[in-house]
Amino acid sequence: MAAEVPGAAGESPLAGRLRLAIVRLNRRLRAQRTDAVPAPITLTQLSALSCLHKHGPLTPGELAAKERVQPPSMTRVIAALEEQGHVSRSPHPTDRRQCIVAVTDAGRDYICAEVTARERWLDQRLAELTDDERAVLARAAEIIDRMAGA
Amino acid sequence: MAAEVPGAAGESPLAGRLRLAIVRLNRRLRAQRTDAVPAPITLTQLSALSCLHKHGPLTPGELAAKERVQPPSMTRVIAALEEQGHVSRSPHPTDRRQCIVAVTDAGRDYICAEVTARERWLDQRLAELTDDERAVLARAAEIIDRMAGA
DNA sequence: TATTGTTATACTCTATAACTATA
DNA sequence: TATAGTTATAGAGTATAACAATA
Repeated sequence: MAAEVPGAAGESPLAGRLRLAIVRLNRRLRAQRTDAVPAPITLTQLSALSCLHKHGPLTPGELAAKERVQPPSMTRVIAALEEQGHVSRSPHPTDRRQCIVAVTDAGRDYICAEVTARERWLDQRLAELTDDERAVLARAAEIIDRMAGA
Repeated sequence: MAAEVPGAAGESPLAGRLRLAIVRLNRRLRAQRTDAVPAPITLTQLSALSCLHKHGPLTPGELAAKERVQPPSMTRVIAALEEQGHVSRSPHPTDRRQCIVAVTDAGRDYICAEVTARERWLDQRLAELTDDERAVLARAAEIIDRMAGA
């Protein structure tokens, strides 16, 4: 019997191994729960908040596109972040259907503390690797992001 | 303003970039819906089924440990797979609390078709990469799996 | 008493469909 | 009529707590 799930129609074992690796690390990352600073936020919320912090103010639609989720999904994420004071909404200057979502000063402070706490587990795992292995992951992160964005 | 989320307490940018890459590819993988052969199964179910196929019959507890989820989560996955005829339960030879979960013949046939359909998107993305990039991902998959298992 | 597994419950994540307001 | 966003609803994924059966 094959040790790998067989490639019945020419499937590369790489796809299967990569899928399993992604699914498992994703579980681990989501399971990290910080008893952190003001109140914990979820990984999805942190991801959106980091995106706003990196790119500057965006409309909900732009943010959904950058995070590659559907607009209704982003609506809920923004609502949760707004309720906790991490982001604010202001009117769009020319289109009253849209709005501008921006990280608040409090949100900016929060990111520094929360990202650090949130990624402590991952940082520790990375610290246990060799320089060479970290270089592989850095390249892989870039490639994976490109694939996910395709 | 920093282009990256700042490492307020020495956080490596690698952690943030890797986290985003994992989260985004995971979303894409889960979004793949096969109108496939008998009936579609979810990515979590496929992962457990592949694990059983690879390792042979396991108890629910062993399977949960291998997939790194809690036992109640695996209970539901096994129930779904059993209902669809992909796995069967038999009594444990020496311990009546436990049972042995095994892939059925039908389940084995299913894996070949479903894995292929399910990973078509990923295979296409991989096919667009260079040999060198695929080699990076192969190494990264091994490293990530090791980290997730830590 | 400890272990294996299941049931009950709840919360996160995400999508599609339908709706509202504005362009 | 087309677009941006929201609300309603549903299903996947996962966890913790409480329970039952067996060791």
